[in-house]
Amino acid sequence: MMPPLSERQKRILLLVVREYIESGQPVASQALVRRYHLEFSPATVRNEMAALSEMGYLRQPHTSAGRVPTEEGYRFFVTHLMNQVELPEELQHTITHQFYQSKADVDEWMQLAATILAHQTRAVSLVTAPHPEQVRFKHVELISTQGRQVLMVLVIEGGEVSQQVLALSEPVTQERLSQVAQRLNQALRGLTLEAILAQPRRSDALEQDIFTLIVQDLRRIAEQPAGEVYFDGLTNVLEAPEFIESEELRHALRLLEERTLLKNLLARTVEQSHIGGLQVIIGSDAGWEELRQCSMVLARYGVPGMLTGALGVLGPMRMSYARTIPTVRFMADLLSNLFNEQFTAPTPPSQDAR
Amino acid sequence: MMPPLSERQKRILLLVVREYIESGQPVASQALVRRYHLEFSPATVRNEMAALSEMGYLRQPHTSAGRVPTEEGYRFFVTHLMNQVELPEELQHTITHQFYQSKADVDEWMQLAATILAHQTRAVSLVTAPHPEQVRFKHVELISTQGRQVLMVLVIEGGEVSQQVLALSEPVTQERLSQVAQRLNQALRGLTLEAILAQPRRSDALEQDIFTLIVQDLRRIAEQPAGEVYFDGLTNVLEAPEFIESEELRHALRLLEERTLLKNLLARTVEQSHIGGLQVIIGSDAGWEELRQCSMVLARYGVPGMLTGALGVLGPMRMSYARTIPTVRFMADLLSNLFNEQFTAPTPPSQDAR
DNA sequence: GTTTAGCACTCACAAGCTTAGAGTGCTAAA
DNA sequence: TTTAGCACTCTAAGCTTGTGAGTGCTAAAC
Repeated sequence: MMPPLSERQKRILLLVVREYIESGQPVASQALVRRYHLEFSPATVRNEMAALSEMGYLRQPHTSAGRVPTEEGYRFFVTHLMNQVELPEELQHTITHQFYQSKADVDEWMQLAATILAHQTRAVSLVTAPHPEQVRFKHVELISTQGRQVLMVLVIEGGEVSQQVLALSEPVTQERLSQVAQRLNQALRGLTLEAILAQPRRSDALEQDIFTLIVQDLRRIAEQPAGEVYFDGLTNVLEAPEFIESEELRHALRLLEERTLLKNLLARTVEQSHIGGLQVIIGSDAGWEELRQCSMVLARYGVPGMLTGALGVLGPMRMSYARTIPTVRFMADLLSNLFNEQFTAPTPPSQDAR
Repeated sequence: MMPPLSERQKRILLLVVREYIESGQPVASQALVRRYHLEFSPATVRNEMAALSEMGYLRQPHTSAGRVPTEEGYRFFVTHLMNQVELPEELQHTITHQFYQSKADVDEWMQLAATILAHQTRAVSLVTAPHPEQVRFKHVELISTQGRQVLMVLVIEGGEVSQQVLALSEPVTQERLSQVAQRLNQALRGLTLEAILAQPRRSDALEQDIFTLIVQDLRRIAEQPAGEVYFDGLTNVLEAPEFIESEELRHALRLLEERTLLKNLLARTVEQSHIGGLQVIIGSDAGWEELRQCSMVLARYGVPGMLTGALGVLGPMRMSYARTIPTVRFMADLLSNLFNEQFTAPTPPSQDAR
């Protein structure tokens, strides 16, 4: 439907998008020529700009103002115009270092990833904890706390831990609880939820009770679209003068409160892209009304077949894709590697129990 | 230093604060008289207002504008003028119900408390998970995950759980891990950090390694001023037109990112007030520069001698204290009761293992 | 002595007007 | 096909003015 862009048009579009991302002001033909020492005149630029507007890549806030990219303009920029660079080596090292220095704690990794992502991109970062692709029972522990209160710690393959306090109908000794836990551990270890459902009823009443609770909990975990969501960098976005103008960004931030919505959004990313793949959502691209005027850069990370999570950045449409995209990509790779090492590499030679 | 306020002055101050909290506009003498059918004239009100301004309870944004409460004005209002009401019974029931309906999961309780608090007060809510007053070892569990990777789950008295992934220097079987865990459990159960430090060195190398890690982890927990911080209601405050004006609120929100700062702030509340006690911080009351133009209503909850946490609300100085204070108080009591039941009541008759 | 009516005065705010300047679209010439 | 030139458009900032809300003060009333 669209005539292909000439090289010069591409070049101008590129410059307009870059310039606008940097300044936030509508871009004028003269300014472009002067700033980039173009070998043709403002008038020519204007003609090309008019053509680009015609094609829907640029628009004018009002007659006699400079040009601003449309959603389409940004998309074209991201997919065809931007030169994809890697994060500077030094920065890569610094970031990697921080992860290997922190203790091998998933929670801490997630927090760190969110913080770094937010800081590097100056936008709101989002990271979901990795979620197993299929829930498998690993271990259960029952700890009597007080009277009839029992703490149940349920571990699933992949390392996710769920804890829950139960109130039994009558007090039970720790020995008895340990016994029950041991029997269940032997019977269920490594089984998927389906396999567990196929198990026979327990003869022991307490064991059966716990069994039921385990099933409930596993089901709950399996149904969740993603793990815990971490985010950071709210202030980045609150500080932007942009924020005041754009009513919209505020709407988008509401997503952060609605954890369920957020999880769904991120879960979709997981579905739609492969590990290492990157997804750029510009504006209300995909039916998320909340995202008008905003963009997200998302990536999936994890260990294929084992567990996956998503991470990314939410910011104004006018964000620096050139900085954001490599950062998100690098971070996804980094986390993928970390989890790979943790769960599949048999004996990495570097680390130690400190 | 200050002459005591006459009854009429108190009355006028009360009305000005109420009115301003409601409208956000400077309060005029005429408007007061008309709206509350005062039995004296605007001129009289003006005289009294002038006196109150003199004393530092009110101020004028500019000559010939109505009056606005100063920080002192709010403080006087909160401590002497406000009639302390309880939350409506019905609301109390509704809220209580929600808690008893959710499963007895600390994480879920905290989340719920934050959500309800934010919703009821239309401000940003803050809740810290309860933190033990003294750290006592309860239980350790070692679960082999993959190769040399071991998941350590550490439970301390009071129910807090800390999990951590360790990389051992060589692979170890699950049986061996269970053995070690069992020995440590027997030796350390119920001991405080000090008592554990007085323990002799383990002869078994692996056991000693784990022992060291446990000590490290306990120390980390003991040093933390408070448990995990939950919050909710960001959008409440983003939506207020107030927010745009007040640069300050934005600053205050930065606290939410700086979890450490936030924890300290909340920890101070824990120190300074007894359980059930309430603390109202108005403006830069207490040296927290970030809180200019903001107020916090905080309360401590918990089980005396066992564990405590803090919870409360952060909002613009011009918040509805009459609504906020009872809500925070009620919520603190509710959580206190919940944890009391969970950890001390031997056999509450109501609940069941479902 | 206290209260209040009356009035002059102050100030913010909105509306209307003007000007400056940035930037365009178009046309005609190169 | 490119570009110089020019008329035209639109915004933003500054200025003036009018309006109304609200005060402080004074002198009279209670």
